[in-house]
Amino acid sequence: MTADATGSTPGDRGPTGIPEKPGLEGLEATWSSRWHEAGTYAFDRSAPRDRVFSIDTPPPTVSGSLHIGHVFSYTHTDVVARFHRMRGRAVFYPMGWDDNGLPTERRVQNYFGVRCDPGLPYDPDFAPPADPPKDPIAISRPNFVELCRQLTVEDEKMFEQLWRTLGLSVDWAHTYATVGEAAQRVSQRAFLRMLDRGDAYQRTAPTLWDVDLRTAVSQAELEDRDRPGAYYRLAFPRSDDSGPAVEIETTRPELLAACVALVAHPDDQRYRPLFGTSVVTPLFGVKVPVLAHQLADPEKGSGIAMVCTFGDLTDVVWWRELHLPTRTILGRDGRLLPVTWGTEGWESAVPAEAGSHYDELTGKTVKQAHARIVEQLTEVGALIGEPTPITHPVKFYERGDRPLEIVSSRQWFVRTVPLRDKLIERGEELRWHPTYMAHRYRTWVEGLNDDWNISRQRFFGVPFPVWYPVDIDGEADFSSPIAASEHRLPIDPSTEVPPGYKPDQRGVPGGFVGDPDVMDTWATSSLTPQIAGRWEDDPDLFARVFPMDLRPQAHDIIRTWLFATVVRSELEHGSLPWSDAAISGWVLDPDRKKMSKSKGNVVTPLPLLEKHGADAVRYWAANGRPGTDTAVDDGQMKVGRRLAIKVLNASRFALGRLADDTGSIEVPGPEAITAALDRAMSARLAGVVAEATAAFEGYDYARAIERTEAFFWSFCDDYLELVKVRAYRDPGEPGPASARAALALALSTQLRLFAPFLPFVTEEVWSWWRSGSVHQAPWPTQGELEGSASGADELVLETVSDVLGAVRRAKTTAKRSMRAGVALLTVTDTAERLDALALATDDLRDAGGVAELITAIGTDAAVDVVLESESSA
RNA sequence: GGGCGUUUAGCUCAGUUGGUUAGAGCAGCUGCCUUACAAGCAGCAGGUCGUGGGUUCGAGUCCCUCAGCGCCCA
Repeated sequence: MTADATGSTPGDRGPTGIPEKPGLEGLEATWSSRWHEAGTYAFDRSAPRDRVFSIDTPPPTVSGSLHIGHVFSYTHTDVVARFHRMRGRAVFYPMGWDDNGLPTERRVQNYFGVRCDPGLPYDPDFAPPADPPKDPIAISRPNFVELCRQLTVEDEKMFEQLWRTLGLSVDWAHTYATVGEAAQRVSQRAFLRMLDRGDAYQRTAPTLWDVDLRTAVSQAELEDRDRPGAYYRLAFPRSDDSGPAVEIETTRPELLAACVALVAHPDDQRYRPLFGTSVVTPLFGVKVPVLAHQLADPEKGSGIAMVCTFGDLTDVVWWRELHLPTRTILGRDGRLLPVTWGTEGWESAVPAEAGSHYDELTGKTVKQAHARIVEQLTEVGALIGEPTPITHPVKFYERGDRPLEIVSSRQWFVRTVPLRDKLIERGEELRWHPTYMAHRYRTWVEGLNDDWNISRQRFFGVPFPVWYPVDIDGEADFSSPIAASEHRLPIDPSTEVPPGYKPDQRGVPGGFVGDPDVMDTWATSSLTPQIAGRWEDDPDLFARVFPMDLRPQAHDIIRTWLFATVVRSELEHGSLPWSDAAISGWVLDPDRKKMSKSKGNVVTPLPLLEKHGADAVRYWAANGRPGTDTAVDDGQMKVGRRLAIKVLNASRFALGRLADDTGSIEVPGPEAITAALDRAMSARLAGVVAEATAAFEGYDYARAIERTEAFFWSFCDDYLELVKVRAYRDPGEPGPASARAALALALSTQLRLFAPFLPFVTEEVWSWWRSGSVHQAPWPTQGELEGSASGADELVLETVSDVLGAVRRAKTTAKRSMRAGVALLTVTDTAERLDALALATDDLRDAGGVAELITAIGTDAAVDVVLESESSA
């Protein structure tokens, strides 16, 4: 009995447990529970940092539906994790659940028929009705958060079940949730430290605002959508009546009352004489200056634009750079606010007229106000000509339904703009797979134009751990926030009380008030390395896993998740959060279209896993190279399934050659591999090991499986056929001993090469003849094969396989069975190839049923096959 | 408008620093019940490598033009 490099010995389990008819059914359930019981994937936290491989797993949004895209990208990560585990690394592979934020809130609202009203008190007896009512029930924030937790726990169970079925080698002892207690503590601690250092600050500033969701939105969450609109040409009379009215074009006449200036390009000859003069707004009689700014586009409309507070992001730039006043007319609900004309800030030449026009707009939505003001402008003759219809890009919150507005509000920001150069450097330091994905990051960082707004006016999320004093007039003093002390974290300022105050002082003059907002989802999920590594809560663990080795994620969230994580790590640790980022592509539907709920072409993973088996689905996923979009392909999964079955059958076949009469397997060590054919096979396998290893080291797992698979099929088709007779002969003889030793070595090696991809079948086969788990066995090395491969002539296998192929072709052409005997085989080839062939003639005769073999040296290679007559076959 | 990627057999994709006749799987076709596997096996057929130019002894590969598709950013 001999041990190979795996450290396990054949036959430890006594008689082999090779089933008569091996199959894939039930392998997922059997092995996932055995791995769980045995702690196969438990992180060894005694390992020093340089032996650890740590993964910053993307926490899936659990309130979202299970999606084949999850299976795809998580398989990529798992395959890499398994490779490194077999290479001897202690793999830190946690799972997180992202139950933070809006998707969860929406799901809870729909599922239970409730809505959150933060003004209501907590009702400890509240239970949602069995059927969600048509009109949502208003409940308190704590009640709402309870329901969010209740629902996400259910969602998490479904995800965990999916991951176990898929065979992810996650250590479930390190699972976290982005609104869990530990995550809240980490988020709040990091916030307090940013506050201390001045990296976080609040300001009242123009803020992108979703009027339906009533929350601020960050730059990263924007998307442009093309919407129809129209240019309206409006006449602004000169204030001194010194010339003709100035005509501007705008798509948003409803913001006219918020107009604070007109701007044109400084070089625009048409308007140069007007700079420094002023005009009067139609309808409202407000005097506004005409100014110059290079962002005004002479080609657009009439070349002169009205600046409103605020119609779009350019307005914000003009307002800031030209030091313009603010006239706020839009409320957070997206309706026009009341205005008293003639008061400070609302000076008008004709206050009464302005008031009568504006009062008709008050309380209307933007859309309604738009329609009415166009009528008003027409009535007073300020609208010139017909509106020009256009299609233009409009900014939306990526999850929102109506265009974003810009309102002035108080928000917390993280300073990112001053970090820009440093962040670009970090992006260059990071190893990207594939490398071109670095462009996406760089483009984004270079385009940063504002600090990161992390305040969200939502309910389910991590609260800001601060309060504000309330002055004697009952106004909150936001300029002197009271920070919670770190040892109290996590805290909820809406229920807990700052030091030195009593609960009954909440919201009263001379008392305090908690910050009502929660943090942006990304403000929490940008700390996943710190959350998973238990930063400050478990310094020993954190030191072993951080900075992490790998961030796997999809390319659509480079500007959000990846970027934000780099920012937080830079601020907190002055380093990258990980050394490598592996960016996976999208999964497209079978017609190569992007999947989306609205198209109804989303593919759910469970039916596919049930139909093809986890190994087969993983096979499909693993063939998607990093960064490459991949279509759901039933055909590829069938191929994967066939491969998995083939692994079972070929293993059973090979092991059948190794077992003795009692069924136990005793095989000579690699030193018995002396036959030229066996050594040639071993040498080729050594090449495959080298290629697969190099590919894995470069995160090119797809290449690794492709090489392994190609070898495996030729191994089955040719090598197994060539040695199956010899391997049955007297095990005491050198030839059979060589074949048996080679079969054992090749099988062990190939099972380990396949193990990251096909964890279930490889483990199943491993269990037939080995102790321990294949997933803890060492990754194969060329060193293991060196003894049996060194000096081998690979031409032996190549030549014999070629000739065997010619024999098969002859049988097929003659429409004869593969069993048909060959009466005479004549091989003409070079001397070199014939010499190689001569070293494996017996195996060729056995495999091909060849009675007589003649060889001849010649320049034109040929194989002539004379089959035995059908009657004698 | 800027950037990135991509275009190879009917389909999905390999093709490494330029080097014999461009590969694989699926689908198709022709056969074979072969003592591991018929959910299998053997074999056959199928491509002017998106277009046009250039560099080179030699280009699927390097450079330029244009076009299609996809994504990111404005």
